[in-house]
Amino acid sequence: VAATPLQPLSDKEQRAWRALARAFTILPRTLDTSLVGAGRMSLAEYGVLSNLSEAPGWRLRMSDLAAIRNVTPAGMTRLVDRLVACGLVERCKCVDDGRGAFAVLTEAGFARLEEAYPTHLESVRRHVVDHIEEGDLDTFIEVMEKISRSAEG
Amino acid sequence: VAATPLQPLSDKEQRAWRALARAFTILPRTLDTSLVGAGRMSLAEYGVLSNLSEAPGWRLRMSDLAAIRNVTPAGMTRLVDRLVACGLVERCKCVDDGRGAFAVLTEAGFARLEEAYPTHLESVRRHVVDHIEEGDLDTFIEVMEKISRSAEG
DNA sequence: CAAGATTGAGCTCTCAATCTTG
DNA sequence: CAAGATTGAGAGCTCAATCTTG
Repeated sequence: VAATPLQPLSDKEQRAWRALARAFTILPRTLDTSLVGAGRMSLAEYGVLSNLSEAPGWRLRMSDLAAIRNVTPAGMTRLVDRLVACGLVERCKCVDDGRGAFAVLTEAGFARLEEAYPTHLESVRRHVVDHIEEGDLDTFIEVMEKISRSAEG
Repeated sequence: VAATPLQPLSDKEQRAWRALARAFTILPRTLDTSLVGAGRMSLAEYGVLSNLSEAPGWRLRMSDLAAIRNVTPAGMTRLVDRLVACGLVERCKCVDDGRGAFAVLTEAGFARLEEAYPTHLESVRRHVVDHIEEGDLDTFIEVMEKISRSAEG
């Protein structure tokens, strides 16, 4: 079997790719804006607080946090710097491993998360989830997870 | 009829949203990296060259270009600055309207676009289009276009 | 030396202000 | 004054280099 030559995208494929690219550009900005209004924080900051709130002890290692949120270690250092400056997160040296550091959610951070949550949830529903039919959810999940895995491989 | 109280996301909805968010973070970086390798330009720069190559006279107004690519006018000015510095685009004053300016694709810009095209196409196929079943394309397009329209409304 | 975290330098975007033309 | 484009200032990320600990 010969190698397949590179096929240009069909009309539908083209349209699918462009729609995805457009959503990639616009949606994060829209969600970010609504979050800035609702909770005085960015989408990236909300994500960190959200992951911390779900972690045991409200704490995660910097490196784990960076991996979960798909930013570089340097980027996570700066992000947590800002959250610390706002009093929403505290840094805590790791006892087991002197090289490590934890980011720990504060009460103020949890309160801020709760404050932002309803508006953020409403945004995600209105701009994303509400546009996916119940019956298409499984397919949507499968496609998006495949895309993610493929892109990070 | 009473207002619907805000429902938390179901497990599937949660998973769909997280998969989308993850793809949004990772995919642009992956495509950008492959494009930097293939054509010595960013994904944003490729997009501009691509739109110019499809436009009559290989030219578009700065404001139209900014709208098409969903960046601010200021952002488009900087982006085109870079492309002009590389010789891939030229600026051209608008005759009809002295306030306006065109960005015009150069021969070198078109050549660079052709150079980058195969690798970019391969990336888009491999990381995006290949993960969508033929029969799911219409639904995918519909969902993504709805999300885009909703987010920009 | 390797790993975790941070710091320095630089890039690319944004918002707000400005310049020019209608 | 309104619209199109640019410029100044600043935010937030990246890569590469550094510091500290295992």
